This record gives sequence, structure tokens and C-alpha cells, in this order.
Amino acid sequence: MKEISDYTQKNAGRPRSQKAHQAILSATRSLMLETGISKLRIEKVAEKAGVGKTTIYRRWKTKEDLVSEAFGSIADKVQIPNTGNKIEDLLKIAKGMIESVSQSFGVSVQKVTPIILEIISNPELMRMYREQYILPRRQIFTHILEESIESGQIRSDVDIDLVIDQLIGTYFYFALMGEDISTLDNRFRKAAHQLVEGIGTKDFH
Amino acid sequence: MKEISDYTQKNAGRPRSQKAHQAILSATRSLMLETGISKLRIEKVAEKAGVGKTTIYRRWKTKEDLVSEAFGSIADKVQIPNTGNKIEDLLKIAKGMIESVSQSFGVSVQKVTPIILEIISNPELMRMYREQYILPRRQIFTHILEESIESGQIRSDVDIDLVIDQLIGTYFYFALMGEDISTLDNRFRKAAHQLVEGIGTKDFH
DNA sequence: TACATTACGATACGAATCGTATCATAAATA
DNA sequence: TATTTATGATACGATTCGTATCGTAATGTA
Repeated sequence: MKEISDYTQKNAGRPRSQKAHQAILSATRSLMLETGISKLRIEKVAEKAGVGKTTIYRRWKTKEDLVSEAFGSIADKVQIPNTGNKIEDLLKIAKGMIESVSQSFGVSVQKVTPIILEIISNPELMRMYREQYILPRRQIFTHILEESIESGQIRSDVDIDLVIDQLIGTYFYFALMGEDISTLDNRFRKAAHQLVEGIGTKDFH
Repeated sequence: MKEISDYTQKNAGRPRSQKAHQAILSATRSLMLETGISKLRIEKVAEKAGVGKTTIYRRWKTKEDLVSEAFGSIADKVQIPNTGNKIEDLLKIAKGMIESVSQSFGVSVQKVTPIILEIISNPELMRMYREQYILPRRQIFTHILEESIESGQIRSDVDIDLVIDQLIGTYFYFALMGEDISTLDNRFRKAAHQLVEGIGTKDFH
């Protein structure tokens, strides 16, 4: 049997319907919001998309493959922010890691955080999320921080990748494991300030 | 029917076996390591514990309740570290959030991180993990940081809870979403140093 | 046009797992 | 001894899974 991922139309036979393809991905996204990933039923996706479940199983080997494409294909290019304030720029990019998803889905952040947690728990989906959502934003972070070094706001000897780890780690901890999302923005701003200015007394170093 | 969680022996009838209770929790922990939580089968737990599945369903309403007790009941008191170096103390506590689990289970950290990710993804299990594993360590963090303020290493105007968020956030990002666990310790140490000393130039503030 | 090929939607199917119900038996109290 | 509750075993209907089968539709080729 032919590998699903190796599919190429061989100029013979009925071609796969692109309309069905998009309908399936759209139905997958819609139902994911209602049930999460673990309770997503392929048969329900088929019903909602108006296709037979055979069509889904023919195109995607596993549910993870389907979800990965449904989720990954809506990620779009990250805009470089320019609020005039570096801290606000950093916040905007950090928030984009989850808000870009909630905006694509047209729902609140609270609706998508459980799904993102499920994605992070699954190695294959995590790979997609890292590549499509995290890494592009790390590049923007790098750009912003390098600008800050050039402008003399940040020391040139700091480990930029590590700073990004600290910012993203703090943001995810707030967004995915926090109990109060309403104060997230201000806590992130203050955390960024503490990182810039340092919490030490300077007497020691 | 009587609520399971409200169970109290009414001085009548055969009492519930405590031996079976512990055997069930132990079997749950053992099988969790092999299959994760989502694929944990109650029937397999019963078989491994040498009890009927009726006994499990009688005592725990849901799989989450069972896992929550099996996991939460092995959390023990957190020791206050005293390595002589505050950064090392912070690292030790942070690592304990995952290493205390791996040590209780007698397996490597890599074996338990997927399970902790599953726990974090489940609101009920996350509540247990927060109460049993995170909050006790936040208290130790607070203790260490207050000591550092008293000794003049850290400024008294810093937001300690926020510093803890930054440390824990960074640690979890490394441990749960990182790709290279071998350098985790050194990256955490360096991140803590960057937070203490600040990444800014002091020319701005 | 006729034929070969592949995709289509519908549906039937066995397998796995779920949580409940039933049962005779065991272990406690009154 | 009688009552009550727990025990382990097992049967059960309900879901969901992924596959197989079917006649039909849509394409390229002879």
C-alpha cells in the first residue's frame, strides 16, 4: 500500500478533492474547540465536513497528523511589532504565541489554552507548535533584543537566547499554568523590568 | 447511592481493605509509567493489584481521582536546601518539582516529564500537582529569597512572588518544553545570574 | 467512446475499552 | 445468628476505533 504522506497524483484516476481537504481541516478545528484533541472523534469530523470517514483515514495516518495539519496550516507570518517601547514589543510577541491561535479560531484565549496544553503534551504536535509558533517568535525576540543592545539599553555580553528562554518561560507559566489571566500583562511587564534592571543590590558580583 | 468521597465506615459490614487500597495505588503508579495517563486501563490496574475492577470503581469515581491520589500521596515534605550558595539552593528547589517525582518512581527524569505534562493538561490533576508539588516549593523559594534580602544580596523592593514566577517559569520551560535536558542546570544557573545582575546597562532607568 | 484507475460516501464489521449490574462469598457488627 | 457492606469474578450493552467492502463518480489514456 502506498504511504499516505508520499501521495502524489499519478495522472490517473479521480483526483483527491481539495474542497473536501479544506472542509475536513476546518471541521477538525471547529470540533477541537468543543471537545479538545483527545475526545476529537474522526467520525464527527467526517460528518461535519460532509465526507465519509474513509476519506479522512485515506489522507491522514493518525489523528495527530490531522490535528497537526489543521492547526499548523493556520499559522501565519509574525509581524515585527513597533510600539516604541521595547517592553511592550516583547509582551506583544510573547502574547502572540497563544493569541494568534485564539484569533485564528475566533475565540477567547481561555478557550484555546487547554488545547495548547494538549498540543504541548504530544511530542508530534509539540514539534509542529515549536516550528510554527515558537521559533518564528524567537526570531523576532532576537531582533528586538539585538536592537536593544545596539541602542545601549541591554549589555552586549548577555546571552540573548537565554533571555528569550526566560521571557517565554515566564509567559507560558502565566498563560498555561496561571490561575489569574487578568493580570498577566502587567505581571509580564514587571517581570521584564526586573530582568532588565536586575534584582540584586550591585554590592555583590 | 453513597458518595464515594464521603465514604466512612459505619461500624457495619465488611470494612474496605486497606491492603487492596495501597495495592491499587501502587499498581496505578507502576502502569502510569508504562502507558501514561490517557492510556491507563482500569482493568489492567485491577489485574496488577490483584483486585476486581469493581473494587476500584467503588472507591474512585473517575480515573483522574485515582491518578490524583496515586500521584499526590507520594509527595513528601520539601527539605530546605543549604548548599551555601543561593543560586544552587534555588536550582535544587526548582529541580525538585520534577526530580522528587522521578525519585519516588525510581526512574529517570525523562520518564516522568511526559506524565507531568499530562497532569498539567488536566485541570483536576493540575490542582493536585500545584498543591502538592509547586506550592510547597514556592514557600521554600520565598524563604530563600527573603534571606537574600536580609543579607543584602537582593533589593528589598523586588516582587518576590514575581521572581519565583520567573524562576519556576524558566525551569518548567527548560524541563518540559526543552530539547536538551543535559545543559538544563547550567542554563538555569546562568538565567538566575542574569536575573540577579540584570541585563540592562544601568544608563537607562 | 471504451477502459483503467483512483477517489468518493455509505455502511458493515470485529476488536478494544468503557462503566454498570449481578452474583455467591467473605468479613465485620449487633 | 442476622444484618450489612466489601470482595472478586463475570456478563453485559454502549462507544469508539480503524478496516473492508460496495457501487458510483471523476479523471487520464487508448
